[in-house]
Amino acid sequence: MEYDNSDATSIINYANKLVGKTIDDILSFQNINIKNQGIVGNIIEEHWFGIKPNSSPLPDFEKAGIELKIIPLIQQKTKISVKERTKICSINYSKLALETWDSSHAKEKLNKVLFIYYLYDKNNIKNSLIKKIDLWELHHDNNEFIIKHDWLNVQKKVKDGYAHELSESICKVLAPSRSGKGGKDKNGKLKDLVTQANQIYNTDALKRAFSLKQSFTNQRWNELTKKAKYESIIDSLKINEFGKFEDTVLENLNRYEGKSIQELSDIFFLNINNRSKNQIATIIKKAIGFKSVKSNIKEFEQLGIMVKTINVKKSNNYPFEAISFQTMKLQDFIKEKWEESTFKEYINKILFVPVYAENKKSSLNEKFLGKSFFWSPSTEEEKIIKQEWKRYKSEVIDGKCKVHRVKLNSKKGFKEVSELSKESQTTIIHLRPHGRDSNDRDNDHLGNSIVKQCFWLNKTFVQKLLTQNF
DNA sequence: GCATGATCATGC
DNA sequence: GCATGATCATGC
Repeated sequence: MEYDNSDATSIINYANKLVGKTIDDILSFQNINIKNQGIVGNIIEEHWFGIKPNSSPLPDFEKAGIELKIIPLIQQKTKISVKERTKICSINYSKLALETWDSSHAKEKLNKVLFIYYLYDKNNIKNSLIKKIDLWELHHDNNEFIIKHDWLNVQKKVKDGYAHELSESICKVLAPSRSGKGGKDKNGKLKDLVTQANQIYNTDALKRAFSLKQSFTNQRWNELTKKAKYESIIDSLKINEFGKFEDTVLENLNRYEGKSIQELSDIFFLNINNRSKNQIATIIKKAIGFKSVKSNIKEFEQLGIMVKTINVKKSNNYPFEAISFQTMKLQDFIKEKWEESTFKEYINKILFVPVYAENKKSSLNEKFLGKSFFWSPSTEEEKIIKQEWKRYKSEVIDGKCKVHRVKLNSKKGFKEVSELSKESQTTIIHLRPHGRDSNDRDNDHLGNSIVKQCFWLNKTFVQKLLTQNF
């Protein structure tokens, strides 16, 4: 063996030699057929580290207590991101019910993890390139209490007989994701059902595995590649108890409720001008005690929390504008399933920060910080959003992105109108242009050209949220 | 005064 | 040069 499997340093040194290698390099160009991406992990384990495939509950490097996890990355428009959640271990409902966190299978796997990040090449898996090695330790991480809470949360459901109601959304970092092949048998019954630990409700539950959420490993990846500097809210506000996180953030932010943006600019010695679009982001970082307003907020990225400022008309609580998200590629959108969709991720959790003014163009003296709040879609809201998302998906598939020109008394002389549903025809979300200008375009699968599109939250819906939050 | 398509401008 | 947050501007 070319490394000492009982010694962490030796393992890491040997792992570091992988950086810059492709899968082909590792296989020394042996003609091994690779059908799917899942096999990349096996190849690295077997052909580099000499670990035979196994389903042992013990860490991969047993003597050193280190677990090996191979994480695929994908190239996005302007950055490289983690592609998917990282499976940690299968859940055995009966065993889980009897464990404690400290003795748990999940914690045993998470204590020390050697993460290997590689850039997944979907055209030729063998060209996939190893980018980075990272030894991560649970007890060095300041948010072990969040992971522990996730685990306890899942365990409680299982003990109480509610394993059939588990979902990823009840957890922050370590989540019970569906595992198994999926699908239904010929009687229409789900295939991946297993017996619960507590059978008082007489229902089977879906097979699940503990996984680290994509946002969590993605933040780690970003930090490792030094693309961004991070500060932690848990550190800056000294949070050490789960459930206090959101409250503490809001407490600190809402101390400044009612102050004008100008006042806040003075209080925090900022030089805000009315056009800068990061004014609220800057104020938030000051309010939560960050050293630098340039730092990214670690937990917001880990937990998939998005911050959205809403400029609102004071007299009627009506937002001046709808809220936009990132633009999409139509051809990717129509291939997505709601459960794994990009948009579902965007609205996972949002911190809304209202700014009240009487006019859009009010000066900084006449714009006031409102009461901030966190929002995640309720079951009912998610149902509607899913419906509307699917409706737009069908519309795009049906070719409703085809545009026609309508005469207009503007410089250009016309505007382009598609057949997609309008904001007034939906309840929560709508699809609308969001390009740099009319040359910033996208093509659908039928070859129709249209200005880049993105989802927006409807104004009336945001108004409802604001009113509820009063 | 609102809805919706169009575009600006900062920041990286 | 581009993504993104923010906002404009026409027409009803």
